[in-house]
Amino acid sequence: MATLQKSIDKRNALIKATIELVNNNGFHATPMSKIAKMAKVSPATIYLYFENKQDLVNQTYIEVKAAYTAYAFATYHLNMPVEEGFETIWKRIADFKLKDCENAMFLAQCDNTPMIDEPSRQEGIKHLEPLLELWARGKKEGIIKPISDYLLYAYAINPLSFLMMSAKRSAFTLDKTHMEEAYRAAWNSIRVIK
Amino acid sequence: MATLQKSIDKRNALIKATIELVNNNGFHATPMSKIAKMAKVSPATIYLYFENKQDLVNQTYIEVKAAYTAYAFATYHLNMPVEEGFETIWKRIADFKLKDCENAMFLAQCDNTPMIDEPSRQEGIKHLEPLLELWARGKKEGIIKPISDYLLYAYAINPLSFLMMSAKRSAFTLDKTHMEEAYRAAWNSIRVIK
Amino acid sequence: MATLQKSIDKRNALIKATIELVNNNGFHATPMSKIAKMAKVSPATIYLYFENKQDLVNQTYIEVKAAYTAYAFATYHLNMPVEEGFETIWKRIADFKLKDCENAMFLAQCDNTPMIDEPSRQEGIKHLEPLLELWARGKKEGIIKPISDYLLYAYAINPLSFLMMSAKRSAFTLDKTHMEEAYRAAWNSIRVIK
Amino acid sequence: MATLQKSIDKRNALIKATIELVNNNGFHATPMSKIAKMAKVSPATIYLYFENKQDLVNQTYIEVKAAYTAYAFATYHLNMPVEEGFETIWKRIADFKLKDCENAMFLAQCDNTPMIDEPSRQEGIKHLEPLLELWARGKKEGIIKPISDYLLYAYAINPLSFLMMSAKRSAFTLDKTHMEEAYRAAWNSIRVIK
DNA sequence: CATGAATGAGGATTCATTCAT
DNA sequence: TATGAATGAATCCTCATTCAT
Repeated sequence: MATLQKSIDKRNALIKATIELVNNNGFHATPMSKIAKMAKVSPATIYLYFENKQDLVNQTYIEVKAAYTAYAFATYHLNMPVEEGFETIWKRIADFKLKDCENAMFLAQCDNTPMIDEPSRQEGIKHLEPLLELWARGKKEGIIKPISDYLLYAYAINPLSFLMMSAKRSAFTLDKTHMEEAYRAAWNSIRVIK
Repeated sequence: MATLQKSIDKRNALIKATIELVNNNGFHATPMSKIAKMAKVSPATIYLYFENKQDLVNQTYIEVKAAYTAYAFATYHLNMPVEEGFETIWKRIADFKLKDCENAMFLAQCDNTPMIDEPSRQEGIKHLEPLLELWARGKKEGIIKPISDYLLYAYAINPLSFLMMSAKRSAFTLDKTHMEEAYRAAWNSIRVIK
Repeated sequence: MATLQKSIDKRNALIKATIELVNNNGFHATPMSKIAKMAKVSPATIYLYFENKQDLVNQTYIEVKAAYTAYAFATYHLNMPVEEGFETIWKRIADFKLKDCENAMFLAQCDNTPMIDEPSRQEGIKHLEPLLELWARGKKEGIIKPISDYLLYAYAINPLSFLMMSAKRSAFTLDKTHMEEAYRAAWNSIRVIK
Repeated sequence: MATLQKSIDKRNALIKATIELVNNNGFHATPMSKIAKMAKVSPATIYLYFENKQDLVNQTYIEVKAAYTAYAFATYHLNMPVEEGFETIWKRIADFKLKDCENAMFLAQCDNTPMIDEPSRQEGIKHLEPLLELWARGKKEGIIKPISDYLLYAYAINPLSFLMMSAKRSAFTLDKTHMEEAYRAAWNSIRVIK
């Protein structure tokens, strides 16, 4: 028991350190030794939990992505009307990006970099299924525009990443009002306007 | 002069090689030696044109960003009505991302990574001025929503980067129809809807 | 005792694993962890039976060498005539190299490498005494050439190692006929030819 | 000129260092850093001349083997009678093992270890052709026993390696007399005895 | 006795950068 | 200006060995 818990703790510490360091320096500029040090572990210990550096980021990515989608869909129900469903999911995602900024930034960096290998990337995408189904329903009901899911994602969801990065970097702050405005923009970009 | 031209050629070859290699491998996974080899130049020669690796990417970034904005605003005139002006700029940007994919991808990677230093990043942003002015005008005229430029950018422009990356990676293709749909989504997300 | 037997089994398993792995990869390319895994034992357990890696190979060497000489002299009697005695021993040695190939190869590698420490090497040589005595007798009787034992060994015994290694590596096969020819060559190289 | 010579010198220094260190410690116990230090070169410099550690030993092996066989056959002529030819070659080989002890020991260790990869090993064997041809001639003329070349080599040539190693290790000295005796043993083991 | 987890020291290799020419 | 050779400082990873249980 105690020893199993300690193992889990160590793994978590490693993943957390990876996120923080990669966020600040990028994948290749964060040596294993620093990750080890931040996780208060010997460099060699990393290799008890992960095959190599690539595996470490891959697994970190998958884990964070899973947490992200779990959070995103936690309050969503299949029987919600389309618009309510979308708003529910969108606001949870926005919430995640605001509150779990470290993790969100890590995902953003992973998604725009040849840092994660293809299989892990695919693995990460799988969890988005409920959103795609909601959109399919919305299209059938004539509420959502009948366009590619890539387009819907590009306009409805992805801008949040940009806003979060901007908030991190510049003076722009992502407050409640901005969020409401962002939501309107997102919804308007994908709904059918009569 | 022949020798001046040769110098410019070399510099350009280096910048081109940097873009291609960083696109495929990321900043830290592209050694100076490879850049030199691809540019058909000795590693030492790089240091005649650039202070160090960081300086090389910074300058590459600024140069590409300048080319990008020059292209974006080439057909835009200050006396265009707001909507026409936006459409003009938007379509040029879209065009750039489609046709000058290498450069566009490089910018996307730079913008989502701690790879470029802050001063160069600021330098790159400066060139967007005309777009911001257009938006200011649009807001005054009640055509564009009175919200932060960050939000406008996030919904009107940034999705194009996501679409381009998706097109590069997956089976999604960014054809004429998609572009038109994307434009509608972009415009709808920022215009005032009565 | 059941537990004593289990201890002996473990020790033997470790020695066997050492031989097999060192044969295939060499001393320094066989990690303790692999030895442990092959012996179905924890790495830490090795240190209950052996002081360290060097001690493990040393003891393995001595043990195999002892088994080798025991086999070599098993059918030899002190009252045999010199030639018969030599043939008896030689054929047993040849037999060992053919049938107990793994062990024989291990010895060959030890004998040509700075892998075993000097004391253990000396320990291994001790067991050859009966052969040296036979040669002494043969010299006295004018049957064996009056030359250094090193020379006798080099020509009478050592070639078998080379033949075995060749058989392992190349297409050469060490069959009955070859063995008979080898014996003639061995005997002719050390006997007094009138 | 001068710079080419310096390159050659460095390569030679590296090869020499490799031989000496591998002789004393074995392949896996000689770090590249030590080789570099002994050759008075930075570790990174090794990789300008050799692809990796394996390539370094392989090339060292091939080079030494070539020098060895060149020396062995330097005074041999195809029109020599078989026995004279054999004696000529044998004595040159013996001479090499005595005088160029470092190199000879290196070869011995390579030949009894999984240290050299198969292609390089084959490359090394090629140079022995003249000896095999001599033996073929000897067999045809009824002077050399009609047995496998492996057997001939095992008894005529290989014992010299054992003697050399013994001389290096123990109190045994390989003087002129011993050499003469060794030659007699070698010749007797392969010639047809009427 | 036995173990699996943990580790520090060290090894092969790479790379940004410099230097002699 | 241009270069190829050279390098010291890292970096990833392995491994003999130890320790808590």
